[in-house]
Amino acid sequence: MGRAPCCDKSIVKRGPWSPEEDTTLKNYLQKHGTAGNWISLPTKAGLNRCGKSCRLRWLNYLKPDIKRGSFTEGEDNVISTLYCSIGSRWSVIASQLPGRTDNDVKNYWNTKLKKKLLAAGKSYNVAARNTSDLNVAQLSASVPPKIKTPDHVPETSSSCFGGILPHLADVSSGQSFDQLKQDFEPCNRQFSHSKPMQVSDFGTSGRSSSLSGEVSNLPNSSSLAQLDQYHCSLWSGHEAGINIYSEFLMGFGFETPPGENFLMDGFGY
DNA sequence: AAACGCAGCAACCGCCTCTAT
DNA sequence: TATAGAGGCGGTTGCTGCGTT
Repeated sequence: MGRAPCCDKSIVKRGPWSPEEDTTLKNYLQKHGTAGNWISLPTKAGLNRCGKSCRLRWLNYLKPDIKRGSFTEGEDNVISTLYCSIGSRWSVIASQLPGRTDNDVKNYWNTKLKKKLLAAGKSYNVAARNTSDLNVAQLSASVPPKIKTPDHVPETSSSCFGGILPHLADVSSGQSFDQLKQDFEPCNRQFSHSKPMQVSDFGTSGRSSSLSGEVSNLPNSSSLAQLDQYHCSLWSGHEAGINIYSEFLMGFGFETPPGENFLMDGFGY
């Protein structure tokens, strides 16, 4: 038996919120709060909206402390760093950025930051091509200066994109995978001391932090990219580097190379 | 000036976890 | 212990505005 819907979609209003609705919701919440029940809130507040819709509107738009405007370089770095460490846990990432919502961070990543980082990788590649000595130090140097990261984020993960993106550019230009492996290996070694990181490390009420439990709860998707992303979200460090790398390859239209386990094989798995 | 394409973002959808009973 | 309902989350969609042709 399926779950009953939280509201009757044929009755409640959907789509963009009017200024009047915003005012009604804001006034009600500032006066009464949610009283621990979003579902009944619209009725009490006199709104013909789904409770979930009210919650989303409040959290993403109406809350007084929400920060508007462009993301700063520092925020970019936090997002990149945390994405490397925990994957697309947008609520966790947003919790490290005061005034930013998970929806904002997610939209920003999908529309701008991902492209920005890829572009950074490509421009790095052009620069690297003009030198004879491509090494890990250079890869790390391609990352913008890092600002203070949360204490619970392993420092080792900070160079993730700096190591990955240049290689992505190399893949696109036909660099051999053997060379790729060789170049990437020392970069990975730095991850080897970090411990597996649990979602609970961030103190959220997020999804299960049990690896086996999480795996069993994965959506029925055959997408390897999603699986890789998923692994990355649970384990920082070595595997994260490999898996994000793999995800990026596919996410940006690269194909997995012949002998698809080459990364794992290549790094002693 | 009109048509088209693209980027940004608000909002929705469906799934999962948590909690009360 | 099992079940149902609510909250929370990430992925996706679709509207809007802007730039380009």
